[in-house]
Amino acid sequence: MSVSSPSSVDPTRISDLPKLVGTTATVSGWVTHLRSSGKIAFIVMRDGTGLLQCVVPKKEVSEATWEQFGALTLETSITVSGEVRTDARQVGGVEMGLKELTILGASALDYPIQPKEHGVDFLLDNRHFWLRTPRQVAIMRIRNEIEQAIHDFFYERGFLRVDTPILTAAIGERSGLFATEYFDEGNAYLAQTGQLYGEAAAAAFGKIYTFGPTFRAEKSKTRRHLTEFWMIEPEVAFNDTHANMRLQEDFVSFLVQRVLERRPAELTEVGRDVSKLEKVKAPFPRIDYGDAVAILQKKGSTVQWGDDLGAEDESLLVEDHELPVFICNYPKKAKAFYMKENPDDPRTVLCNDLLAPEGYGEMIGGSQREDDHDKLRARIIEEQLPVEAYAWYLDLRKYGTFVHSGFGLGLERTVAWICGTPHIRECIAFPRMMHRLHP
RNA sequence: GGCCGCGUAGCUCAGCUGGUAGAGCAGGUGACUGUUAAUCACCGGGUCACAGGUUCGAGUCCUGUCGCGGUCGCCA
Repeated sequence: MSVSSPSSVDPTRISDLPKLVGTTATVSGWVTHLRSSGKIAFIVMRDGTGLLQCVVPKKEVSEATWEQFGALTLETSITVSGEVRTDARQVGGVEMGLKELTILGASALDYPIQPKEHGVDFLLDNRHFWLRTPRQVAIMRIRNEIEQAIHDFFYERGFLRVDTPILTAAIGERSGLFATEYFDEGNAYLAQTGQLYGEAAAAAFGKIYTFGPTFRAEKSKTRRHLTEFWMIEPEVAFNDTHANMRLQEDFVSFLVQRVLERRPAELTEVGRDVSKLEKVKAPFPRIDYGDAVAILQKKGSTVQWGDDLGAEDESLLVEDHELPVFICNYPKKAKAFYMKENPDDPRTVLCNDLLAPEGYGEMIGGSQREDDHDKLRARIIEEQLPVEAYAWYLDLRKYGTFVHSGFGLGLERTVAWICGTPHIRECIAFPRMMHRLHP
């Protein structure tokens, strides 16, 4: 490694330029548009922080610089120097009168992404380039804002972040596991949830959350599913199902308000109707499962008590609301074995889904956990799960069991709803789907 | 996996009741001093996914295969 030299200062970014009006600045980036009119030319460049138009009048630059302009192609990486000046016609309010132009890295003529419409399949094939475009940059900045807000929300409330294993023995939910060989231990599976480990951690630290990738090998082909997605799973000791729902609505409201406050330009870039987001403040409506079935039947649905709710049912329930909606206390047989039996109606469990408005579907699934050792063990056997694998999980009920609850928030579904994107595949840098492992 | 749909130029698409393969953008050449996905002129660009069938003749109709998308289920 070389030692630092006097020239190794932090580079100026396009977003810094409004503060530098009247000075000569040097910026590096990539060419996004080229226009020329014989004796005046324009370079629009990007550097990840914004766009900058450089004006190149033939008679004000050297002949060599003018010829270099002719060599530019889309996405050539360049360094430009020149006077920063205000110009009301530009997006950032400034432009550069170019004096010097250096080509850092040439770009082949067949750069696939053009300033025009493309199909989604083509764009996903070129995801490594698609990410450079303004809309995608905006979505990723909003995603990043949400991720930071998640950490801030829990940190401020005294939660401990726990990183749970990605390689697991078969535990958690049952269907759609990705398997891989694991030394002499047989198969390991990519984690579908960190929850069970989260429960153990909650007994150690009180309030915890996990934040990591999760994997589902289901052959889902819908706009709401990925095979690899990021999930946030809080788990709180001594919180019952009601406290759990209060945490969820405070959490979701916090995330939405944070994006509204700090990323208004990005919301504009993605074309989001923010008036709908501005209404998202706790408390959210709560509909008991039994009432939901009655509402659905009144709307003409054929659901019967005991059925799980389908995507169409969810849309019908959400259509009358501008806020996310809780659906509470589903029938036991429609839900996972670890959910606590409802003492007021043992046919049901203490749980909730949180449905996002505008048809974005299930954003959160949460529940109070079964804390009775014998009932939990019976449920594991009833579901024909291998009891031995759950020995440590049952131990949590054997040594100081405790009321506790938690939930899982799907990051990409949350980003999709807040950004208003039609498909969650735009909400993660490199989506993994059934038919997509590249790039 | 069920159902529906799509596959034509580098990209986005048009191509009718079957009759010699099209446009816009991108690329090349040239013009133009304030453009915002600049504009204008000219030029190059095709195994119509693949295989078979019907027909004088198939991008078009039929059958099959492959690839992909949407939707449902699974869930976040």
